[in-house]
Amino acid sequence: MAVSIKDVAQRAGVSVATVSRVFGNGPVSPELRERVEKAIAATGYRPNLSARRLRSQHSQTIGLMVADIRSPFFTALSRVVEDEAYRSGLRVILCNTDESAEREAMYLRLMEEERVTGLIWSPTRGSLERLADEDPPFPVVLVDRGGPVGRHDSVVLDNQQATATLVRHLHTIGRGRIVGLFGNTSSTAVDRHLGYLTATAALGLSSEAFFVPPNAEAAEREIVKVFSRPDRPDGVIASSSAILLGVVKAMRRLGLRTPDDVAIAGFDNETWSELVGPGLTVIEQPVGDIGRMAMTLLFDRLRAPKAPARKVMLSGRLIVRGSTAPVTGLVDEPVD
Amino acid sequence: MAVSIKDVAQRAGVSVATVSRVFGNGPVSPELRERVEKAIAATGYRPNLSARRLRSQHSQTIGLMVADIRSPFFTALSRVVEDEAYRSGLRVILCNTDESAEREAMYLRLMEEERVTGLIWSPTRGSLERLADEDPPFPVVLVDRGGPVGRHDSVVLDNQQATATLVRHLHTIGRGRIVGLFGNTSSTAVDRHLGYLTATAALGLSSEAFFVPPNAEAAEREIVKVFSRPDRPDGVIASSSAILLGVVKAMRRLGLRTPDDVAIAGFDNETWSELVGPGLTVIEQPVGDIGRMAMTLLFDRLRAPKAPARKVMLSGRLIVRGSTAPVTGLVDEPVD
DNA sequence: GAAACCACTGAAAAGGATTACATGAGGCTT
DNA sequence: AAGCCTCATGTAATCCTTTTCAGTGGTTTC
Repeated sequence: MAVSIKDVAQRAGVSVATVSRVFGNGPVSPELRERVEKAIAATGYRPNLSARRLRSQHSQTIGLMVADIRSPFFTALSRVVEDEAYRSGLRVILCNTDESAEREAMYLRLMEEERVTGLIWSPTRGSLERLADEDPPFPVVLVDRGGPVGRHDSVVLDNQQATATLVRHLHTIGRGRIVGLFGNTSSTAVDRHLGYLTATAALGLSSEAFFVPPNAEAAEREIVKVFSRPDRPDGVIASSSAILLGVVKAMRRLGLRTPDDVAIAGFDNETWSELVGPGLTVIEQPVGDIGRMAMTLLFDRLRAPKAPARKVMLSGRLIVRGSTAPVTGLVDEPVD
Repeated sequence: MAVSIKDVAQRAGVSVATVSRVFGNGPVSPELRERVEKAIAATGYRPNLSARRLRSQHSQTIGLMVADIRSPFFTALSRVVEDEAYRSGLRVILCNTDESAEREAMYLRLMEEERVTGLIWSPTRGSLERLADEDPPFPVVLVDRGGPVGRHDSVVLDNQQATATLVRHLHTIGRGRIVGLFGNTSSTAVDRHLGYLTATAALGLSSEAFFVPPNAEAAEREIVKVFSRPDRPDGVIASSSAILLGVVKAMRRLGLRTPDDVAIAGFDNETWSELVGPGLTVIEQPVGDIGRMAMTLLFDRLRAPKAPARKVMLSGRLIVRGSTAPVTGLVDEPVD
């Protein structure tokens, strides 16, 4: 049996309440405090967090639920969230849903059993809709995937704006037939699609959008199919880094040169983005800010449960690289 | 106040013990079981995991402690470990140490307070040595960084063998001045360095090794320095994917062509490895197997606490790509 | 027909902390 | 000197389960 607070109390010649107060910064005389601390050191006592949580009715735990931690955006997000959480004395329970509504439901139940104080969640489209009907018994902050309105706090990239920026950039370097390739599971892709449609329409460009499973292989297949048709597009916008990688692979396979034959651009700046092909033009997400803002929203919510929901939109940053370099001699507009 | 087992019992007209048995698959008559299940559904009861853990003295939780979840190897590892854990009804506590011994110690204390049933840990070199002196009060499985002997179970790549394979491969394509670039924090790098020394010696090659902080920037700086000297090496081996990226960046900056001027190779196969430059030659680690084996070792250990420690070594797979293609006209040995 | 056994069930203890409440000792005010 | 705070401390209740133990009623065994 491990050493409990009783053993420490006995050894220090005080009551268990006093030992507890030493941990909780309650009022304890310097003399007793020292005796207790000595006893703790001597016994190697470690407070039992389960007991503490049970009694104090405070789990000191939050949930983080994403599609797949291996997706670079979520990797970075989780790192930020964990850092912030530990700094505030909170534990994090990480869940990978693989975009499955069933697993989301299962993990939601788990969160309830853990009595989490809050959840940071990037839900699938289905769950996002269902979330409008019934609330979990803890505050939820949506992240990355915000949905239309908001009974819940959310923090997302300004996806429409960001995608429009990409479209306008491709137009600037003289591309007129720009196709969009979007993931078929997230609401993010819906917003990005909308931005794509709006921007192409505003510029008087044709538009053609494809929705694929959000992985490189599916994207590659789709692009190979699209570019095997007689009149090829001259630009591609990809709605995630995985999809963008698939596009690059497809270009290699088809023997098309970037940016000469096709200019390509997408989302998420990774360590390798500048080293793939001629360098990839991307929208960089402020993932650090997104994660910290999510935590801030959660803390605010805990303080004011009834306050109206807030939706925070952050803007991305366009990083221009070789994959959208202007083709010399073909373009005479100035590049901004 | 949330609904407790008492409320369910009351509503179903049974004792709390019976409700508990419904969850624990104890002996309950079909009739009562149904009444209890109805009451659970009606009340929306969720068992309180803190209370359960306190009473049953079983945390159903394991720890996973790595340097940085953003490092691709650890990202993949964490995904495997989480999957395996949830499949067995275990929670995972993830900790990022940033290679700091101080944070390792802090998180070890946290693990004790959580009463984890075990820890999967990729320790810094310092902690690895200290681990020889005193044991945490739970089983530890070392992963990726195994250390020399073993009071603890461990599962690692055969790093010496893998690095030797890289050296021999570079030699096969006609490279004779191969430098090695290794991280300066992990024991992994030590093993890889040893493999590098052994293999170059066996082939009668000169050797020159550098130890750098395990990030792309530091690696880039070091390589730029080394390659600015009069007689350039013609091959580089990097001991991690981050370092390898730094090498690629350095080559760009120096205007050196790969593989013509310098052949480069390293560790860890990522989604983007084939798309960076001419494609990167790497040793692929069986990260899925490593993670699953770590869990297996942990479960075995829980069953047999006194059994002798096991050290499992898995072998990597060489993936040859453009960064080590033979230079035409310069080499006449056959490529294997 | 008594004994042994079985399958269920409930009452109550236990697990390890926090915390409401009671107590007692000093120090102040009046 | 009585009354009243304040501060430090201890006692005991409480958080919500699981689990032990002791039935209960019914069936099988000898």
